[in-house]
Amino acid sequence: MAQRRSGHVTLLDVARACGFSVSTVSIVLSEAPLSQYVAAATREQIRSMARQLGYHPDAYARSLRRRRSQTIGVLAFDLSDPFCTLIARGIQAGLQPAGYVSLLMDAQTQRKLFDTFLKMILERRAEGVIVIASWVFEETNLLGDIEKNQVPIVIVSRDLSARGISSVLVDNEAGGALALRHLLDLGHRQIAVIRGPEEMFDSQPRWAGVRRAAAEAGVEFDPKLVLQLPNLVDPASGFEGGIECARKMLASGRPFTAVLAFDDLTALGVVRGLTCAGVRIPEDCSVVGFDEILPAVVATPGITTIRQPMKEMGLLAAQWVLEAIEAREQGVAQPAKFHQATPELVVRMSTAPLRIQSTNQPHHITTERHTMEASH
Amino acid sequence: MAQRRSGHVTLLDVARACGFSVSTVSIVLSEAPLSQYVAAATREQIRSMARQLGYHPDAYARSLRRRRSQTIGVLAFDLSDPFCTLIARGIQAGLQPAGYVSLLMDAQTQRKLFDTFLKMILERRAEGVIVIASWVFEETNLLGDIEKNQVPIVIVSRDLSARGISSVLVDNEAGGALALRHLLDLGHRQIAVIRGPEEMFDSQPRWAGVRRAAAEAGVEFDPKLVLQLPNLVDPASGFEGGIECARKMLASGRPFTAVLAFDDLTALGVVRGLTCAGVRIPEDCSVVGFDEILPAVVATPGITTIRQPMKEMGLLAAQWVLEAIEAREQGVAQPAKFHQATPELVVRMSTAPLRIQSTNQPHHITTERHTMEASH
DNA sequence: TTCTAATATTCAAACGTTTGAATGTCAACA
DNA sequence: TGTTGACATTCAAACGTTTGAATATTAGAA
Repeated sequence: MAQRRSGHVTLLDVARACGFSVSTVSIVLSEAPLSQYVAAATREQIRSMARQLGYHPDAYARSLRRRRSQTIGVLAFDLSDPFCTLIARGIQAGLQPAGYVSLLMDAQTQRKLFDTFLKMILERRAEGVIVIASWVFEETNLLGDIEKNQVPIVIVSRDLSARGISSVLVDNEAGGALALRHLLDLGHRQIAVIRGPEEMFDSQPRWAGVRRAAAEAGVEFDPKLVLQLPNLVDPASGFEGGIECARKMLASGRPFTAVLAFDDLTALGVVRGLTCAGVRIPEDCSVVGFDEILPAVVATPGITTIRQPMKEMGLLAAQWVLEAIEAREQGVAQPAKFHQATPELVVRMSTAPLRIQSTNQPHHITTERHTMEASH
Repeated sequence: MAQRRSGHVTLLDVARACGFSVSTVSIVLSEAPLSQYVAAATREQIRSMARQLGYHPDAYARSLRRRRSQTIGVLAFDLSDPFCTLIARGIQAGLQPAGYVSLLMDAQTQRKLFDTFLKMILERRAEGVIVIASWVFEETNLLGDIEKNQVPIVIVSRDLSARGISSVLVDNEAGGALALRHLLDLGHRQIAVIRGPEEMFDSQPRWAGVRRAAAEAGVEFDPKLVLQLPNLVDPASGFEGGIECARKMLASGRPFTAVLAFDDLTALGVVRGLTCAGVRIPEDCSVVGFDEILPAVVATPGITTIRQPMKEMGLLAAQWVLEAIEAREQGVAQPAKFHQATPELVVRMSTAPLRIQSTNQPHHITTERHTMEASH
């Protein structure tokens, strides 16, 4: 019943309370191999006393001594991006069974925060790091810092395997092809495409997939209808970009019956832009997105999209990090891994078979009631 | 150049490298008060050597010794709920300047995970805990466990101040009134209301606000048009609930020109349900939501909603926790605090002034093409 | 010259664990 | 009777840091 200055119950408290040494108590409570030699009665007594006093092992002391923190730093580029959240969830699910905790940090697309958090992660002696690079991720020496500290690292949604960093991401090329083929199957031939920002990693392979599928079908794009999102910092700005692209597409005067948007937010922007101009989705124009984030699911019409298996990707990243830690423990050299998850087409109501009548005449802006809403 | 088995550089390494004792190095590098007595030249030498070797203080050893973890456990009920994310972000912003880190955990609406994480948070000696109770939060002894360990706790989005726990949440009553008044101002009188699930804390005050505003305007609700969402575990199920409610409202045969939905996802469900039945939003029926989550912003039409200042709420929660820690440190008793943030009406395109023609005849289901999409 | 005080640095003990080695005890075997 | 080994428990050192107390050096004051 000693008055403890700290509010926490320690091994010493338990030891004193039941008359054994700290060692014995530790051995029992941490279920060390040695505990098989501890008398069953003693074991029980110690356990019950620990429970009674509300003992919780101090993770700090334990980590210090064991030289293992049981922590994986997870650095999300922007947690408000639904995309990140789901991956983070997969990671947590993968770490959980191994008794690891994820130190989840939200860099809020700010470079400075990213650095700060990286430092924190190192100071907290994270045994591994997972980076979720949802949006633009500038090539810097950031990862060099981690590598210097010999901490295993896995990056999600970006291919850095060439730089020796394990990478897991969706097969963007296949996804792009999948999206276009869906539109072709519906009979569309006059298809507008919105490519991703130049700086963004996914943009190029996704576009390559789209072109491949087009080539295979012998379809060509009207260059005036191939647009590109500008480089932007805010992931939510894909929506604004989509609205802007819709405006440009209509202004070009070229006929189109379908839009293949870079991602779901862009697609939602396109829907907004076209709808406000009097174009009906999907009757007059089909729209397809990419990612399958919540907003695409609950919008009306629901957005046809290419699903990324985000949770699975997070899970895999977690497993890889744990494996890498294990390997390093064993002194085994581990080569960088690489996996592309298979994307999946999810058909909703924003795409429909081509109807002859709408192909002939180009859309024109009916009402300019393009009230740009305060979108925050 | 001693070969260290651990990959990390310690104070001892720095000390040896520049010929001073560990103490001096520690004093300099941690900028302890004593460092004013250390010669300027020595200081500089130590600092540069630390930098050169890539020294990072070990947060575990430091916490162990200082008996402060500089960590706040943040327990989110469901991180995939956009609502949670923004609050978490506010919390992080509030903790950052004080040098605290948030140990962010996603309970994924699972009771068992909640318990596990709570244990982890205690083991990691979090100095405070913030709970984000976005969805159903069963009354249990969970918080009792925390209280027993004398860890300051703040709860967001739930009023537990009566139980002595500091609470910050939006003024649901005012928000409900705000929403209804908006519809009344637009001329609507035949208004359907979807109340929140019984188990959910926000439901009651929000409904109270709606009734108050109705009473003040002398308007009465058609009891057949006052529906209620069922108790559900999945926060995303508000969407399904909204669709179902729309169906019921139409089936009732009662005329209505506006729907006041419990939250944004419900509103989006209503939009889906009504649209699929041929009712146009907002021409034939206005819809208003609550929360202002991303899907409501990027849907078309954008959903008129009641905005919760989520980031600010998170920020406040962070400040309170830090204050409580400080107070406990000083031995000062701190009473539980309570704050209701002011909600704000954000008008988008899902609401419009009443038009006479649509009031007279009740809506009827035109096509039963209520294709329920696989909504993941 | 001796005392005081400021400056500059180090000692050594903690913080709460874990764990290799040590210390017992007891029964069975040679 | 000693030796072995299984069983049961404890010692003591370490993990990397912080910090009150101690020590050593110098300069200025009495």
